[in-house]
Amino acid sequence: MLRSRGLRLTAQRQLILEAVHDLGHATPEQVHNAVREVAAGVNITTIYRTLELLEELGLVTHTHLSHGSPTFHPVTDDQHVHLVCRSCKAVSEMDPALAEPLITALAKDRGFQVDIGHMALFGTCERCGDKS
Amino acid sequence: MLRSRGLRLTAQRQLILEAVHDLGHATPEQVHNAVREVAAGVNITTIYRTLELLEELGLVTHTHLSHGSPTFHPVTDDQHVHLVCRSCKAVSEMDPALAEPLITALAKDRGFQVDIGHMALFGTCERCGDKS
DNA sequence: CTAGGTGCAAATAGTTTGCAACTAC
DNA sequence: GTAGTTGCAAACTATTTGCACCTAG
Repeated sequence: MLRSRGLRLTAQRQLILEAVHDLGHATPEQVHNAVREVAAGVNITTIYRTLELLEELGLVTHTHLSHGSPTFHPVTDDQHVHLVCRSCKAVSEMDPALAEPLITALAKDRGFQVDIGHMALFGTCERCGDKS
Repeated sequence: MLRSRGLRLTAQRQLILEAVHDLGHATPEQVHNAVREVAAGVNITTIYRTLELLEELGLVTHTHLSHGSPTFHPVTDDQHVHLVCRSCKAVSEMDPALAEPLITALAKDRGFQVDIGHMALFGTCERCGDKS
């Protein structure tokens, strides 16, 4: 798959892709930590470069979940929309089917194609909502 | 309004709030530039501190629109959802009413209260979609 | 007068880039 | 062998913090 592009399959790339899959969604730094547990010497720079590459290949995507760093997640499994609680920072996922009507309406009315993989909703989760 | 909190009304604060209203949505840096046109000496630090303050007071909010810096916009006018084209970077707005069903469903099914002001959808706008 | 604000400089955090050493193919 | 990769250090950009000076009330 990499080879078909004239690119090389290296240990680092495998580890990083694996880490993204294991973590589900993670910042570059979290990926770095995960990878380091297996191969200590891997540099953060490589994480960035590889994530960018994997994204180009369509193997992962990223979303911006409030706090600075972007969050990467594998593309393979079904699309999912992130729900981020701004109080407890928990990230959960929802079925994109719920957003279907909205997405269809936007495409029809304005010709805007929503990228579901990058979609994130901020708000307050049940637990935090109860407290307040 | 500020005074009721024991805070002071300064020229900088007025200018910054005004800039956010004028710009509609802008990054801290854009606000800085706008403010500087009127009062050259204002420091970027003050922009950050004031935006944070204004957010606490509920006068502005911010959203994360892909690229690093957050985007601030006034809270006063009706809520609006941002549509960000990942190709041409254009930011437009949509009527939050379109998202109502989704929001209601989430509240009912999972108790998740979506913060509409922070909502942003990424994708491809009509113009860029045509080209590809 | 004095608590709250501001500017400045330095510290941090996150990300990118140049380059020499390294290795998959 | 060689082009693609990586690690390291340095450069950047975005944001935060400490502190002395300043000013609205």
